Amino acid sequence: MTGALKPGDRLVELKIAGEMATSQAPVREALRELEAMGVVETLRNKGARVRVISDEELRQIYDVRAQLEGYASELASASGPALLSRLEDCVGKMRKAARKGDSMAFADHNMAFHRAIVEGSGNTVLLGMWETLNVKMRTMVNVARSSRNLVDLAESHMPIVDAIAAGDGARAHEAAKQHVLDNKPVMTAEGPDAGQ
Amino acid sequence: MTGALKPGDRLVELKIAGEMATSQAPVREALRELEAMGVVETLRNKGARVRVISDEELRQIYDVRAQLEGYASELASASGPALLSRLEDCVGKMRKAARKGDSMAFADHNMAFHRAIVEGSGNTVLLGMWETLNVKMRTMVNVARSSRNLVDLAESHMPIVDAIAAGDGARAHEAAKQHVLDNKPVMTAEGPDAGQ
DNA sequence: GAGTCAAATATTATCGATAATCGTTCAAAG
DNA sequence: CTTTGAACGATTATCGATAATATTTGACTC
Repeated sequence: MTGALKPGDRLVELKIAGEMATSQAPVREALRELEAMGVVETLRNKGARVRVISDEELRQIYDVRAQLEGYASELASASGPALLSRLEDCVGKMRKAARKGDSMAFADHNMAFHRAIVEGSGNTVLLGMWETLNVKMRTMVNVARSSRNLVDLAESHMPIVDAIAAGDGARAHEAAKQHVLDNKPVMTAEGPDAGQ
Repeated sequence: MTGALKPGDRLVELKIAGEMATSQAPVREALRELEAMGVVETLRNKGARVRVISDEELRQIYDVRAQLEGYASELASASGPALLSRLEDCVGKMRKAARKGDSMAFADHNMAFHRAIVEGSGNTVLLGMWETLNVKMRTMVNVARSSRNLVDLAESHMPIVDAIAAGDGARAHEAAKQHVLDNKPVMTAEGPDAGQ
């Protein structure tokens, strides 16, 4: 699980089974599960390898995530005050982590914030799709921002919180959508602007 | 595949293996694949059963689909004329099937229409999510409309086509979203209005 | 020297059997 | 009569070995 394997690495069933002191069958099961989560991909009779997500696909994921979280925020605006305090708590912890430059903790609280919104939507299908996209993104190494940017990033969540607090679904939708799009990675080959 | 199994039916691996004149392993693989597609669900140590989609989940699927197809239409508005002729072709075939009262053919062309839009978006991630939702819906028996309604239903696609033809992304987004929501099934228990 | 076919190798897919696990039944005690 | 607990039955999970398949290597022909 925590083993450092690079994208594109081949995953040979019997080899892993030997290292794990188990048989081929459980490894197969695990690989099938990872495949369903989108972490690895398997080609028939050719075996599994760690899935490599192209820049283009990553950008597409952000686009879809923006739509999904926009809609989730819209629904969550009709939720109770429990969600709101949870969101404010997340932002508070993000601010603290940002000041300390702890990008790991920041990423955790950031994730918790977004998850809280999607959970708060009350739409379990939506939550399932969001989680699928999330797992795919996790395979990327998209941390390592400067602490200065982290502070700004923490604050950039507030428009969403404000809109949900006001119960303004349309505004929350737009704010969440924009928030995700603002963090969408820029194209590496063509025009690498300072996006976020 | 074409075997008639009702939702909720248990799927015993060795039993199926016996009927198929094969071993347990391939059946397991197949069940795992079906699980990934959302057709069956497996409980640990309890086996697989045909997934039963509740009314509430079906309605949630429609809500998410509305968002996804709205966004797809927005993107597809920037696509070329090839998509447009394909969409018009689908509507034409839908009209024909509607007049003949052929609900099976209608469902096929209807599906082709919506798929064309999502494919035309050029976002493969979006396409993947849409297909997942679609497979889940397929397990439902949501055909059997009167031929009168089919004619109306065919025409209800035109606002989407018009908006895409005009290259108006925002209008296409809204039209597609509304189209899906208009077809969202109503709640069975509370207030079964004439939605459609 | 280049191309093609066959053997060798590496790896997945499948098999038959066994172990582990869960729900259920039945009997005995309170 | 109820409740507890152990044995049973059914089913999944795992094992070790074998078969099937794809890729690579190597020799042989032209």
